[in-house]
Amino acid sequence: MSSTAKEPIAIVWYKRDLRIHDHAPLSMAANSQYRGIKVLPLYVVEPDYWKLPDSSARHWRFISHSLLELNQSLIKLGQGLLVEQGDMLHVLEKLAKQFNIVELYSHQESGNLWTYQRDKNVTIWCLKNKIKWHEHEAFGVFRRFNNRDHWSYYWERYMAREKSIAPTSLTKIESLNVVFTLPEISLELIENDENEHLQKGGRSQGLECFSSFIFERGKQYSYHMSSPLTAFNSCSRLSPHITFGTLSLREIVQKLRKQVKNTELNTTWKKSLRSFDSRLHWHCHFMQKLETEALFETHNMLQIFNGLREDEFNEDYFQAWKTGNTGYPFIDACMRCLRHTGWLNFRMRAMLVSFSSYQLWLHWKRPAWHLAQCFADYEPGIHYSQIQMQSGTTGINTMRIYNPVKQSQDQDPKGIFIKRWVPELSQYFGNFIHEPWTMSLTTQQQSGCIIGKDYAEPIVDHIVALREARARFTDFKKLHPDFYEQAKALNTKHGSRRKRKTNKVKVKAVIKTNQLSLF
DNA sequence: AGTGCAGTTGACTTT
DNA sequence: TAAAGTCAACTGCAC
Repeated sequence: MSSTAKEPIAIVWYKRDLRIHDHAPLSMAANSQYRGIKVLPLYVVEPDYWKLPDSSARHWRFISHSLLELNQSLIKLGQGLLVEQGDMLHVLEKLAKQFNIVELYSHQESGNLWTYQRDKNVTIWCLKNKIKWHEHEAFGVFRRFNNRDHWSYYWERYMAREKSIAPTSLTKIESLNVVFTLPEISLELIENDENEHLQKGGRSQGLECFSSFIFERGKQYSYHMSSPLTAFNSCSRLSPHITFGTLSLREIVQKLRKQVKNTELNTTWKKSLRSFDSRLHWHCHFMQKLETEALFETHNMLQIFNGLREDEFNEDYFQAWKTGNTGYPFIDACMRCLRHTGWLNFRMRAMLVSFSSYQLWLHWKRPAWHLAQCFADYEPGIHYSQIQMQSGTTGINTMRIYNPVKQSQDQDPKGIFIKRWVPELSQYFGNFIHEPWTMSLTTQQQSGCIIGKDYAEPIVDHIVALREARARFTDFKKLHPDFYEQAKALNTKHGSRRKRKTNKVKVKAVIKTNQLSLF
């Protein structure tokens, strides 16, 4: 370093908000330029983060695409993105040697326990070094928010606020030689993570995805979201863009509502777009739980359930479930599809978790890691809240247990989806697609797939396994009479305030045939 | 036309 | 964003 005073800078720390539009930290930091403080946009690849059991190559793949585009946008403004590799504190220390870091700007991150702890360390570091860290709200999720009452009001207020305007220019930091390169990191690979079905990152992809959804693909959203045959096209597919912030949730909500108001839309469209709107609330509703209680990542929401499944983890069941070899065609098709594409519709995600938690009686922690790695749109807040809900450890909702055969018959009656992902069964017909083990051995031979040899035999009898799981829950609650009290307390703190449908008494004018007519 | 009966439908409850 | 069970009303049909 030269002997002259260090150049003052404001760092914009990019996390899961890879855009310049509606990016409050960037906009605020840009204002510092009037005070002679230059803006340094920074992304840090933290090796320890990428070693976590919920990190995977497909997350990094999406981020990489997004970083490339983000860098292009920033270069146009005048100062490209600095990508550093190492622990955040080391990177800050290093930068502090070269620059006078005056301020640090970022979004609030409702991440996993690792990022939570990392942020605590950064807070301490900033205090020690007298650097002001400005953290901006990233979603309709609020810090130090302990009372769920009026949550919707704050959510609406956040979404209605004006979007942050991207700065028109950033002054180049001449002393910094940024050569944009993305580091090679060794990552957990689910399978071929370069296939064309995995969604690409980047804001341009996000915008295109959004437009095609609200103007073309989304018309049948309400009717198509349940079946994996139709969901891939009719669902928004915005989830990874929301997770990694190539689009802001606020811009999505605002644009969506503008379109809902479009008077030329027919009722099908309106219904679908409104239904999508309500799901954006749920997105934040679930994230808020983990923001309020970070330990939901590792601990049962309802402490009373500690010990229910922990000691009985069946490794063979887990491997079969994880790889799509349970012998239940629809379950296996969903898992294999997810491994390949990084996405599944909500109902099928719930079914996979329901199956592992009830029929296979697996504690949710390791299945949660596996799914986190598979989901290209992994969002910790939604993930752990949903996993626990589908595992029955929240006590807030009653058990929602899916029947893998019924779902198969309902959502994929002809077995088109199954045959695509479980090609072993391509010659199976009729109901045998849903329950292949019921086919006679002769017909199995004729169909070129023998159950137990070419395709797995069901690892459990789902009817029997479910009966046992139910009984164990019942017994467990009997052993813990304070269950209802605890569930109620948890619900007060974290439950939705959405009013339950009131039971309206339907007054029917019933005229029985044997009654005398008054006329 | 009215009656008895089996099977279906839908609302509601339980797990 | 479940599924199975229960109960009563309803429907279609034979006589």
